[in-house]
Amino acid sequence: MESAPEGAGLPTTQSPSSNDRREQLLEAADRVVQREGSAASMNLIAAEAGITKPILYRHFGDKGGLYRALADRHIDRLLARLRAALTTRGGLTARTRATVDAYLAAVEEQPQVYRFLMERAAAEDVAVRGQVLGVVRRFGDELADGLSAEAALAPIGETRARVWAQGIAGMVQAAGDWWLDHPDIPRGVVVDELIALMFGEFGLGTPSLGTPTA
Amino acid sequence: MESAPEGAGLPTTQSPSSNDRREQLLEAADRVVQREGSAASMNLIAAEAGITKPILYRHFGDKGGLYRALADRHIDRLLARLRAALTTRGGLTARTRATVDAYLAAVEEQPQVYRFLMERAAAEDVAVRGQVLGVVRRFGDELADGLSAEAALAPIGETRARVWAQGIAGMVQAAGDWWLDHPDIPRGVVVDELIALMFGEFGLGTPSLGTPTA
DNA sequence: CTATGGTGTTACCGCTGGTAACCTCCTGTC
DNA sequence: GACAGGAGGTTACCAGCGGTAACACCATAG
Repeated sequence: MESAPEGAGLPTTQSPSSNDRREQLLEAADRVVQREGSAASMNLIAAEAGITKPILYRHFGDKGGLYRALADRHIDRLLARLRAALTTRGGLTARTRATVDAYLAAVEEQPQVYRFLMERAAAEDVAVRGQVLGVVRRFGDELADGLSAEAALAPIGETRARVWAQGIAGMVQAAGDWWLDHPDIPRGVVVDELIALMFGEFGLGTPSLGTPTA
Repeated sequence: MESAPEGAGLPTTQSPSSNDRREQLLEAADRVVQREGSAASMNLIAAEAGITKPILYRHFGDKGGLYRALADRHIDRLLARLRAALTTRGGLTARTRATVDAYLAAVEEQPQVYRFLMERAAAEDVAVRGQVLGVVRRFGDELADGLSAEAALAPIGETRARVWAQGIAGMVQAAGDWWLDHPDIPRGVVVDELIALMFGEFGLGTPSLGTPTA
């Protein structure tokens, strides 16, 4: 517990050159992940950066730390895109569509990175798993909030919001995952089908469920 | 490529005692996974079975083979339970509810095993990932089929069925995943919320989407 | 008595994540 | 100018992993 004095999340104001080197190392790591996929190892990343292992460990503590920092970069960017899409002008459906599309677009652009984060990194480091799932969950959260505000529903319960957010996030994520193996299908089609699934077209005519207590 | 003469899936009619030993080894592996979680290694499994590594390798080829065999066992059982739930008497909603409940019940009973299959094994061996996702996808498939048959919809397109199945599967899986970290919530609540999400209550009053071409 | 085949072992390989010790050069201070 | 000191970097190592080769120990079959 005495190691890792500065976590990957806190933007500790350190010597500027150190932060620069950190960025360089992360970019090298990104290159390796993009090239080698799941076979990215600390040795390979160090070699790509033109240095040796111990430096990596000095900067990131351990492998999980590097993965976490790596995930942070991509997740920050992804979150920015999702937020931009979610605050588009338009109805709830249009905004949802834009957001789902933004997510799938990100997957499409960097499938290797996406796979790495989703499979390797998430399996290796619990925090990364939380981060990766968190981004999609947050998206689901905002979506559920928007729903309760716009769809003239009673404010949805806490548990319901959480479960729905997680469910929606998983839905989009799984569809994106599957889509990776079916690159012949255009992105727009997948988006359309997901939107159709979410907005009514699935259970149409079967509202035979007593609303649970809350 | 010259090794692994018999895959984990084909029930090769070998010497019967060999199959028995195989079952013994798998049970030992299960015990280790349940006890050690992600830290289960070939050495540990061999030790638990009272033997040494090479025997494991003679039986399963490599680590992926063992994982695959392990996944097969659990997935077969899970699939049986899901099928039973899906063929319950009752309307589509009730059957869907039973199936989701069966899935979450399985997760609840053996969270360690579930986590292992979902994270470790799926990340390590591509085939396992396909298997694990496959089980939930198959469930989504049957559900989508049932939908198109019962809900008086036009027979849904191939792509739509695939995307929906994957999406529904991911939804339930993600919710179950999240639920693992919130054991305070009763299973029934999660099931109810998921059913509510699937059947109409989400997009109520926002059918403002032109049905894509198909 | 010998061949064969399954069950089991010990001992090794290359590689991984991770660490300790050392070296070097640049900076600031008396 | 001399000297501490602290980055930045290296080599050399560790335990453990997945995986394999080689050998030993019975059996049963001819």
